[in-house]
Amino acid sequence: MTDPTSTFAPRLLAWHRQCGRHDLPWQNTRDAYRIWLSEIMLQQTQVETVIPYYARFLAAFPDLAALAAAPVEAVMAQWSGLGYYARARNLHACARQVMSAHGGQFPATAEQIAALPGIGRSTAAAIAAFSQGERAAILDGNVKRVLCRAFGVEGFPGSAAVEKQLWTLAEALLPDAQIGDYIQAQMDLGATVCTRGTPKCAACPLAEDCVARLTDQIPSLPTPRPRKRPPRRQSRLAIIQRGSEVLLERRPPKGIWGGLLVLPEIGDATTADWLSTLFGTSALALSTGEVLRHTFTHFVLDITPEHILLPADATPRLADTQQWLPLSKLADAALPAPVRTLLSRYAGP
DNA sequence: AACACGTGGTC
DNA sequence: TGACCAAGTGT
Repeated sequence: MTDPTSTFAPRLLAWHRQCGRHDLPWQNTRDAYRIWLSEIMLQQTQVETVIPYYARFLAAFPDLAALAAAPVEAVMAQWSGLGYYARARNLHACARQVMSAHGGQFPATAEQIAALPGIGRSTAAAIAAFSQGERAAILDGNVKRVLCRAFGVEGFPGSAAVEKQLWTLAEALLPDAQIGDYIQAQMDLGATVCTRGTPKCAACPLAEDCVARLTDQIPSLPTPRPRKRPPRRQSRLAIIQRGSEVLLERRPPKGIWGGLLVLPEIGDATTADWLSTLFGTSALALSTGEVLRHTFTHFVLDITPEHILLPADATPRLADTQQWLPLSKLADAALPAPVRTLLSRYAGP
């Protein structure tokens, strides 16, 4: 039998020429800006989800200088709905840093790239490989799954010990040339053949000596994350409408939905008490809407919306973080997904 | 080292 | 409904 380590890259490259993805919107370019943007959007996010966001983002911010010059609120608005909003904040900070510290030119080496905000070891390697052809290994979810199965690596791949082992393996498997194609091949194989649920082993170039397949461990590799049941939380959110405007407040930069516009939260008070404390004005509490369950990675949030109509001439004093937003501007606002859902469901003429 | 950080999709 | 998690990084 041939040595699986030395034949790994050649097999992947040959497979990629025939069966890889070659026409994704961020491929066929060496423009570091476009490659970087795609890599950040694709962190923990699937290709199909990213495609429309990528097109819209590029239309709004065609190059790095345009992104750096934009207010962060505009960047958050473009990211609205994509999740993990620290990515957008870091993206903006990174653009400004490249302008100020690198003369507007994306740094060339993976090591320099990894020093920028929002870019870790794997993303830096991908950017350097695709834009410069640098010989650097990546280790994302796809690569971890392929390596764990092909080489029979046991243990949760996110744990420090297993991850260290996988980085070493990934480095050792790196071919001498065609690094960009090789990296793309790894990700394509993981995304289209060596999938989580039912891998298409008949179409896999590594099947011949895949340890998981040969030892019947496909269902158990990679080892799943040890998980606790996520806690349940609940929150009452106020949809306060005044004519064709709705009241929103800006979240602080850190924490959940950082930098986004959200609906004010009603604490434990009754809605009437909360309103009179806040506005000292009489308002018409319309109704309590249907509970909306929103599932995060680490907790589940049950949201009870309270729809409240304020008189059109009411001018309550707002907190610094609060603002009235015309309903006509919702489409371009930096809203998290459930807030967008609630507003489309309840706020209206 | 362990946890925070979104959303949408599959089974 | 619930479990699982996708082109991970920051703290």
